[in-house]
Formats: sequence, structure tokens, C-alpha cells
Amino acid sequence: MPELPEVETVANGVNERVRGLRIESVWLSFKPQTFKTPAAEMLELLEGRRIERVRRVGKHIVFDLEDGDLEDGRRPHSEPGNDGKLQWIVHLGMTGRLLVSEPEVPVPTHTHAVLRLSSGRELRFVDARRFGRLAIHRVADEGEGFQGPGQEPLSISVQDFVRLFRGRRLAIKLALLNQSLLHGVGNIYADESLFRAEIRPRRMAGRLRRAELERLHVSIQSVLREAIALGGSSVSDYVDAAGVAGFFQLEHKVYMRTGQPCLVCGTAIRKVVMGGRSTHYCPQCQH
DNA sequence: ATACCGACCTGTCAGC
DNA sequence: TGCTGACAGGTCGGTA
Repeated sequence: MPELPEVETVANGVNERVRGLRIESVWLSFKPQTFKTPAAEMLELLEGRRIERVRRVGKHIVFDLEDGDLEDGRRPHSEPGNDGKLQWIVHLGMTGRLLVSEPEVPVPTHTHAVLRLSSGRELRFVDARRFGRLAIHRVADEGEGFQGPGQEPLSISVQDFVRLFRGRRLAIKLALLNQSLLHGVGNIYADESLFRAEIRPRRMAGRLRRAELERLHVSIQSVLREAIALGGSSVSDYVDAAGVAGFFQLEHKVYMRTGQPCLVCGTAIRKVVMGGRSTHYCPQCQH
């Protein structure tokens, strides 16, 4: 499902609804693949913590956690050797959702985590295909916390962006999907950015001219910012923390428009497969 | 370093 | 109506 704009929308929505709340109790599905940190350990570490805030890093949602106070003022997790700061890391995979719901709302099928919060509401992680992942990240002393694998597309400078692709002997489309270079761009926004920058997806990353990379840098940032402003793209089932769909799919110029006329020149949009992913482009506008 | 493939999963939709 | 196959926003690991 989700790329940077969708993850950002979810993270912001969840943050507004859960920031400052205490995690009173936790239920987990114990499906092993979902839990990068073993579920029993995660359960133990989450219960009683307070959620300081929720934000996006790449395609990951990061919950900064604090020790939660018990009624008698003791701190349940401050035993020796267990006092580092923790983060709860959520990756939505293809179909993952984070929903903040009233407890009366029936729990959807494929729910893998339920956090009962001090507001009385529940934070639910629902993921039909189970490509999503949950983990606890322990913040090293004086560390910055979870950083993600690559650089942030919204804040990377042109110089760093250009440097990222220097000497890379792979197609620019595949380079954009490589999360250890830039993190957050997925299949939709790779195609849409390349269209805006008028670059063919098969062009070799290391052979792009500086002017082309500069166009791509601008295109990626503008596409992502516009998509965030519209709440992301809802192609089939993506929804935000309140269960509301996004609208950026209405702005797609090439993604899922195979055979339809290019909105700039009228040429039929072409679809090819690259790295096992559908890739859409205009053979006239993109060079 | 890169390319390509299958694997991991369920749901949906087109075609027969 | 029901079955089959293709495909879907993502990543990982193996083998060239």
C-alpha cells in the first residue's frame, strides 16, 4: 500500500490522536512473521509506556516512547538494564493500516496488534497480506534513534541527490525504489516523478545529466508534497488513521493509466515491467 | 555492484 | 455461480 505520502498521512493522523497517551494494555496476534521483535518481548516493553509522539521516517512510522508513571509514582520499566529509550517501529508493508478506534467498533479481521490507550480508544494495526512489520528499536545512549536505511527525499539537498546516483549502473526507476539510497519513494511516486521530470524509467541512473537529476530532485519533492497535501493515494484500500481515503490517485499522470492518452501530449501511456514492478511512462514526453 | 527470480500473504477482479 | 490466474502501494534472500 503505502509510500511516503501515505505513511506521513497515517503518522500525522495517529500522532494527533495518541500523542501523550499511556499504553494501558496490549494484545498481539503472535503471528511470527509480523514481529521482528518477538511478540512476547514487545508486549512486555509496550505496556505502561507513554507515547511521546509519532512521526514518519522513510516508510516507517516511529513511536517515541517514554516510561509511563504508575499510580504510586514508580516507573515500571526503569529497572537496571532496562532503562534505555525505546521506539516502536511500524512498517505498513503493502496493506498495513493503523487505525485509532473506539473500542465498540468491531475489530477487523487481520488485526495483529491492539494498544488500549489512556484515552479509552484503541490503536489497531491491521494487515491482510502480512507484509507489514512491527519492531522495538532501542535508542543507543545519546543516539538519534531510528534513522531508516536511506536519505529523506523531502529534505535531501540537490548536491547530495546528484551524488546519490553517481556511477550507479542501474535504471533510474530501480534506483528510486532502492530504499537504501532514498527512502520513502515507492512504485507510484517513482513513476509520477519520472514523468514530471520527463525521464524514461529505463535510463541508467549514473548516466543522467546534471540538469535531469536537478529536474528529478524537484519533481520528487513536488509530487510527494502535493500527495501529502491530498492525504496520499488510495488505489485500492489505503486509508488514514481515521479510516479516510486519500485523493492523490486523481492526480496520477501515468501510474495505472496504461493505454490512456498522456494528459500532456495524448500519446498512449505505456506499461513495462522493471524489477518485477509495473512501470508506467509516456513514450513521447519522457526521454 | 547489479539483475533477476521466487518467496512472503490475502483480496479482488477479469475471463471463462 | 464458481473456478483460475494475474495482479496489487513492499521487502528479503538466493543465485547468477
